[in-house]
Amino acid sequence: MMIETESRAQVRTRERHERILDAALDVIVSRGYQATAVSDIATAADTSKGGVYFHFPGKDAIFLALIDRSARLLRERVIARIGAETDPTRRLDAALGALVDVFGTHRRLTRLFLVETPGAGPRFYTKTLELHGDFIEIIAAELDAAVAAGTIAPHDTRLIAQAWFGAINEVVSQWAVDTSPHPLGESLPGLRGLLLRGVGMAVS
Amino acid sequence: MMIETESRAQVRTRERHERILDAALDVIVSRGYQATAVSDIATAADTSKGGVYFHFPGKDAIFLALIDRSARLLRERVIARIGAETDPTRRLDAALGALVDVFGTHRRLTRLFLVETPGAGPRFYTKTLELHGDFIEIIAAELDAAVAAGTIAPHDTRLIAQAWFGAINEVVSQWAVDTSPHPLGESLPGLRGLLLRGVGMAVS
Amino acid sequence: MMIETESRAQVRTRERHERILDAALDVIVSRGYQATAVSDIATAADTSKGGVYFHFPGKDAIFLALIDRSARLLRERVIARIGAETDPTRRLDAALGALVDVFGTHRRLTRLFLVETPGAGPRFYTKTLELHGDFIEIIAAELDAAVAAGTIAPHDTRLIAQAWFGAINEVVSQWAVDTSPHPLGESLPGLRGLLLRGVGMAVS
Amino acid sequence: MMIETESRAQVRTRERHERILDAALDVIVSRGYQATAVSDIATAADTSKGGVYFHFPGKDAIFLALIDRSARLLRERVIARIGAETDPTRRLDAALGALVDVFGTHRRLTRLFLVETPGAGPRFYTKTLELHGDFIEIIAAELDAAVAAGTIAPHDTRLIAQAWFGAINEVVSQWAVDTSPHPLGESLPGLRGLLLRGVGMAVS
DNA sequence: GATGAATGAGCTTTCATTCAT
DNA sequence: TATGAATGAAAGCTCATTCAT
Repeated sequence: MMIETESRAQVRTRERHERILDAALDVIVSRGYQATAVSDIATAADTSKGGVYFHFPGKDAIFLALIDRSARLLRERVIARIGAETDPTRRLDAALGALVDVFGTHRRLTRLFLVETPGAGPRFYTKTLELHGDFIEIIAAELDAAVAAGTIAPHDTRLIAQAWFGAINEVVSQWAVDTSPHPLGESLPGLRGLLLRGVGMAVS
Repeated sequence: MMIETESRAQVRTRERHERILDAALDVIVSRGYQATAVSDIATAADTSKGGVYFHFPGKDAIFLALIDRSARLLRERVIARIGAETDPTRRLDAALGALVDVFGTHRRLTRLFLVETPGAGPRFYTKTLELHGDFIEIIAAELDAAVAAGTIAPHDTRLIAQAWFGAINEVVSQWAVDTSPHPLGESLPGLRGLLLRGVGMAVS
Repeated sequence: MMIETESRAQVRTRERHERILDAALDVIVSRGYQATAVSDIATAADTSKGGVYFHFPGKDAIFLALIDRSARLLRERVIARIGAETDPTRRLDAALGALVDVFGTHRRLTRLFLVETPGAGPRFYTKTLELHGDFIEIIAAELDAAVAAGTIAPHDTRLIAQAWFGAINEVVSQWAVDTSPHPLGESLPGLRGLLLRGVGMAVS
Repeated sequence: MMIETESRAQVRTRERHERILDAALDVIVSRGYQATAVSDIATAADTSKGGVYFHFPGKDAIFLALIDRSARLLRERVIARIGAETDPTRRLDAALGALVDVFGTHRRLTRLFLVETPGAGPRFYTKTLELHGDFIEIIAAELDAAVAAGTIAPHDTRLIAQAWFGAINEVVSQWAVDTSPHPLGESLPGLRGLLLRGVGMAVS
């Protein structure tokens, strides 16, 4: 039953790992991926270049690990929010609100994978597609459920989900990049009206 | 009456200028901005590094000139398409179709400024906002006209335009990045239904 | 008897030649030789790079012509001043005053060949020796005359002339480089006392 | 009691630092500052460009560190020689001899800062003034002491020191640049006579 | 495990020089 | 004669990565 224990050393290793990713998030979000040197990350993580390379095979790997960790966190938050509802209609609505909300409350993570990732170069195109794809899947699943429940008419739910995600993405990205922004929440009602009505749901 | 003439030399200079931008488009679209060296552009333009630097003050300037030229072209095409209609309702519909269509028929330009520009680094964030802003303005103007004509109910047209653009952007970008894509046109009806219904228009 | 006439074209050529040297003096004195580009000279001379290369075979040649012209001018001024005296003792004194005076009233030329020339690189070492040598010869000649006239005791006049020139050079150079300098003339009495007494002359 | 120890690594770092400066001295003295590339220094130091840049922030910094080190060494030697005497008159005489001697026995260092530094460009003018100023101060201090002791009459000692330094500088520089020179020591008696007599001291 | 010195390929940019017009 | 577009050889500098300690 010692399954979940970790040795002292393992704990330290994992902590170092996390500390490096935290540092990488900081500097990459403020400078951009290309402009960030590995030594910047090392300094910010209070370690050395060699230390970074002990934990990660290279700069790309740090970035990939970082966006995976970030995407996972965002995804979990969104899924948790949706899971609180059971009725398909409300779940669909909740999904929309959850996305806007979660992105809005995690500005740096949002910027990381809505802005930095696509811009980090063609090497990461596939990753970008995957990341977006995950969220699109979440939306599509709710749309499918709503269709199955008869709440909305049949659609090409994959395409609709893509469009939803894109609409949210643009609004959120501009907000994330903008320097003097109003709260993102203000945009939710307008978006909600557009996207729900767009699939034929009545909007209160 | 010699107003519009150019000397032989001026013509050659302008041609070289264009040739460099054409070459830059080629290599930047296929490799990404950061991974593109000035010498790559020079080689592709069949000139030398020094030649490139004679025409442009630096790498950034090439990129900016390139995205300006590309954005202008796309914008003109879209505006021309919309201008063919006079009825506000049809213009709004036309705008949507025009965007999808123009982006779909200029894949490289689309990729350049929907994918490369945001990813070229924080230095270009402002430019990205501007570029997107231009197209959002176009959409917003048509939405405003439709509201004024009573075709659709009043909305926060700036936000709606942003969302429209984002929806189109995502669908188009995935298509632009995807390696084995179906024609983009197939996505239009679905998008059209979503976005027009979203603002309260009946969709045939 | 048409020996001294010049065709219109020759006049223009010579004027252009001079104009380029004037421009070169301007920019080299303010930026330094290495930091001066040929195109800087061309611009300052209100011509083109090709124009400059028509008149001079290369950048080095411009610099050499410039320091030759400058040195000649300074030398002529000094010689003229000395020539006004006939008594060997007064000539020696006049030489000293002339050097300080001429350098002091031609600050840019002075800087050019007391500061820029030695620093323009080993390529110009020989030239520097020559330039200094010319002035040292002038001094040595007057010293020799004074020795011959019995005004001063025999010395290694070449060495003394070198030292005189060096003393003047240092004082003048510091003055030429210094940003907020007193008039150079203030230094003359002190220098005069040192150098004349140094060769055994009584100083009033 | 471990105050003065250095770790093995620190020693190695300092040695590398010195090795780079040694190499820089070699190549700069033979080629001139501008004509020396960082990679030349790297090669001469048996390391790589990156290695050089690890120890110094840039080319200018190498040069500045080098002339500082060189000037310090020359200064120390001169001060040591003067310090061996106590009588003001003999100290003044010793200062003169020390300068000629030290410069004469460190030809490369002498060339570095009497010839290369002024010529390295306007960026280094201030440094040149400083370097010369240090030696001028040393001379001026001895002159002041001699004045205070009544050995010589009052003078503008700063100016006299400048002139002394200039005289020595010129003689030494010509010797340093000249390709087939006689020993510098031969020039000392002549200089000594000129400069000491110049301030009113009897010369044996 | 961690450090940081070292490597070296590669980048952007500059500029003396040439030459077709 | 004059122009300025073009060339191409450097140059200074950066940085991902390696590795002896």
